[in-house]
Amino acid sequence: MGDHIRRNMPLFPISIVKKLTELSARQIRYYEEHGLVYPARTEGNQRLFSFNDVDRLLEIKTLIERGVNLSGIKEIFELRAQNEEEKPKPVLKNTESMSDKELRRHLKNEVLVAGKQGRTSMIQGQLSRFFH
DNA sequence: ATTCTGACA
DNA sequence: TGTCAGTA
Repeated sequence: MGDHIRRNMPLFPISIVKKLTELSARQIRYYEEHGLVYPARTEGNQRLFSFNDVDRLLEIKTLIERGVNLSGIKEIFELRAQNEEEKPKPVLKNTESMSDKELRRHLKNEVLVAGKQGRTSMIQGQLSRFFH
């Protein structure tokens, strides 16, 4: 544990993030307005993005390209946050002994984890099927 | 020179 | 989303 602080270290200004993500300043600020990213600020109120912020923006970019709207992306992030809190629970569990609801939750996790690693292959319409 | 917020042909 | 204004 120590890599976490480096990934969250406020480092680059929006000009750098624009190049790193291929996104416009307008888009980056817009996503922040909608709570998808929350970069730190300097004393002069200028945004300072961390490595995680950039990764987050890159993910937002791909999800947008796949047709997911901001509220949808927000849900994905929130669900991911939840499924990472209840993480300390690597106990006995195989897909056969799972109840329907558990299986659905598990499948949802698979989708979220896949997205975090940049191999999401679903669009909004298909995702809605898992977010009932 | 850069970034920020607010606004809208 | 782009872009322009008026600041900091």
